Amino acid sequence: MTDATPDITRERILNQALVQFAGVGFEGVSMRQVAAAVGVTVAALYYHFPDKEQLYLATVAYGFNRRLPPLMAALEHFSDPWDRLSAFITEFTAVLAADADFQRIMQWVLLDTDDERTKTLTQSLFAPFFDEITGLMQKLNPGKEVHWLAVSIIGLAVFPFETRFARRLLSGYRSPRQYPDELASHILSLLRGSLMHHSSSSRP
Amino acid sequence: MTDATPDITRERILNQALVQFAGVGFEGVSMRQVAAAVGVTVAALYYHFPDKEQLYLATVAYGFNRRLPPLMAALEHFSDPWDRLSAFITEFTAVLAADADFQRIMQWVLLDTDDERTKTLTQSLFAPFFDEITGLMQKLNPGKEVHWLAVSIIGLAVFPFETRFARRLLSGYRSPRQYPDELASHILSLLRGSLMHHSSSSRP
DNA sequence: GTCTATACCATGATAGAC
DNA sequence: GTCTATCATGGTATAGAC
Repeated sequence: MTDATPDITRERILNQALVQFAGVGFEGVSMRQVAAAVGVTVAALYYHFPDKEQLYLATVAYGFNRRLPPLMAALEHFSDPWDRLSAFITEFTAVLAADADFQRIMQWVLLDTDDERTKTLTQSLFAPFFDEITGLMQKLNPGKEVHWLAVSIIGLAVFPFETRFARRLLSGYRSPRQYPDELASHILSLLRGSLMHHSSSSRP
Repeated sequence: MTDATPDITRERILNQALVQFAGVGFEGVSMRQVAAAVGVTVAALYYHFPDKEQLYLATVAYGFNRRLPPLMAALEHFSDPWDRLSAFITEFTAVLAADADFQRIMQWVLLDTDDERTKTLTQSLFAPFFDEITGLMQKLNPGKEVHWLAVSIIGLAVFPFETRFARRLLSGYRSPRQYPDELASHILSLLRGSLMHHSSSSRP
């Protein structure tokens, strides 16, 4: 691209759209609301995006690409599989705690049953992320049910955030946003007992 | 109630509404669509329910009360805490696998941030369920982070279903609906390593 | 208890001026 | 690149006949 346009408005739109879509989902947000939040008219939105669907897809990609690539990059520093898993849990819970919009937009994507949208978003955004964890499981627990293991580990990190709003009203509530490290330690201690059997790691 | 009216239409409405709300959520469903699915007019819906919000609340309660009480009742047969946990995992995954509407309506409720709705639904439907699991953790692992443990266990069962639609497109996919027992064994073997340390159970 | 008919409003989207 | 103005559609909800 020889174009050096800052596309400042486009970014402002994406920022506001992310907050709104993360909050109430695709159907819950109107183009008027997004426009009002940005401080432009609806027509301006349609200049930057062909329709609501494309705005949504661009918004989800925007929200994911701000968080997932840096997260995966941080794992590169660790070569030992257990250290890598440990770093993943710590970093992932920290990201989920720090960016509620990222956490919630992911939740909306998972509930979506539109084939087209799911295909696009899953393959471009989830796949590399998930494959990394699956590969890690392969090293830690060769030959075992690596798929279920990967799902379990991601779920252990994500589910406490997904249920955060409802759990406020339940007995013994602990906030994963206030105590992300407490959550990370809990998950790691849970996994230690089960994953260390075949591990080649030197961790106690 | 001296009234013996079968309320047959009301039940038919709830059945259809459950399918629709479970599929695309509160905002995604129109009263017109529900009416069409039931085979009545919109006005008939408003005879049985004051507005869309109340129809939704009644629908969620309907979907939950069909599944959760029987599930909890089945646990009564086991007195040993580990046996009880084991039964819970097995039964819960079986219910989630058999009733996709129940599984998905739960997911929608968790994403909802309406204070009024969340308060009502969480306290009446989730609380007894969650307290049972927390109490179980108290017995299995006295003094430990029982809240995080309960969340982890429920998440291990629920998350594979929540991600089912997206995971179809990922490498090594296993369907929790096709293999609920495989999932249950996986979860139990994961937990065995971590929870048996202080257990008073006689299980190997 | 269910219908027809309709009020009223918000939505996604577009045309054309500037 | 952003605006004003407008359109067609579909949303929730109600009144009143049967």
